[in-house]
Amino acid sequence: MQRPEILLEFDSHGILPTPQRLEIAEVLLEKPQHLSAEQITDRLRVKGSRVSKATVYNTLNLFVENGLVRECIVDPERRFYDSNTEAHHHFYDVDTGDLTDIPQDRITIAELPDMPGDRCVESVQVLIRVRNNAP
Amino acid sequence: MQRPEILLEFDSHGILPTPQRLEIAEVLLEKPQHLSAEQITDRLRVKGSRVSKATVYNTLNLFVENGLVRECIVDPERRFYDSNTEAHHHFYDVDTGDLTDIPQDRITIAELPDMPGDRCVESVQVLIRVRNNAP
DNA sequence: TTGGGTGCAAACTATTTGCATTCGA
DNA sequence: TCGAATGCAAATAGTTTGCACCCAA
Repeated sequence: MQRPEILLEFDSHGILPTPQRLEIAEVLLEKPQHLSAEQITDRLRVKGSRVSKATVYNTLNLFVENGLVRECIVDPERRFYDSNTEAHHHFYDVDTGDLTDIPQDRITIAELPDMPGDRCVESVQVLIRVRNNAP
Repeated sequence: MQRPEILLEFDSHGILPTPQRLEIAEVLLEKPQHLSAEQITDRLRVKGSRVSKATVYNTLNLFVENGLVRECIVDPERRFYDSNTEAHHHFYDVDTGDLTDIPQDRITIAELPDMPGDRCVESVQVLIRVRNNAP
């Protein structure tokens, strides 16, 4: 994703553009991917920009709150941020830590139980943990 | 679950019984439920037993490694330990933090994509996040 | 000038680890 | 007695927070 498109995204999600926010978004929104805060910080360092760690965290939280990216809870060690905001599912390779998208239409959930009370469904996520056959 | 049954469970999972392990198992395996390490520690304290925090963590890891309980990754803040080891899915109430079981047969996954390479499926978990209709 | 945004360091939380002590066969 | 289990405290890792500084409208 290029800078002008990112500015439009920011605008439509009510995010004020700042140089740091743009740099973080450029890294994460470049393509559909799943990155941790640390991976994003590392890529920023490689690109020569030195955004502070706190700003990376604060910015990612801001992006999540405003629906620009999604948080993936898959590993208790760290949070992943998913640049793909369309509904979809994941393969999680427990050996390598790789997280791979599964398009939503590849999995059909035949029957969904009703929720008691006044609850409503926020999201349905299917996580398929995979590992090596012969470790 | 009562002490004699727990001893059988320990035996069938290759876990050596010790007083602390039995106390932790009594709390967690009492019924199908999802508890964090902290909740378990609190309940032990209430019961008057003072197992150290490190032992609670070490013991829970041992239980997971030996397949006696299951780890639920649902919340980045803490791990939940699930005394129900049958395949099943979960509702997660994002407002209250409540985790509720969904029997496996209530959800049917029509089609499962193949995994590339020599990967094999370790588990398939469906997590349905729910929240209040009128916050 | 004024309210965000940023950066740094310190704080915090959940979990793990090192090591001396203790328990149980 | 000897190896395994335990407990404590310190270490660690990821994340958040407090506060001074800075910038743009």
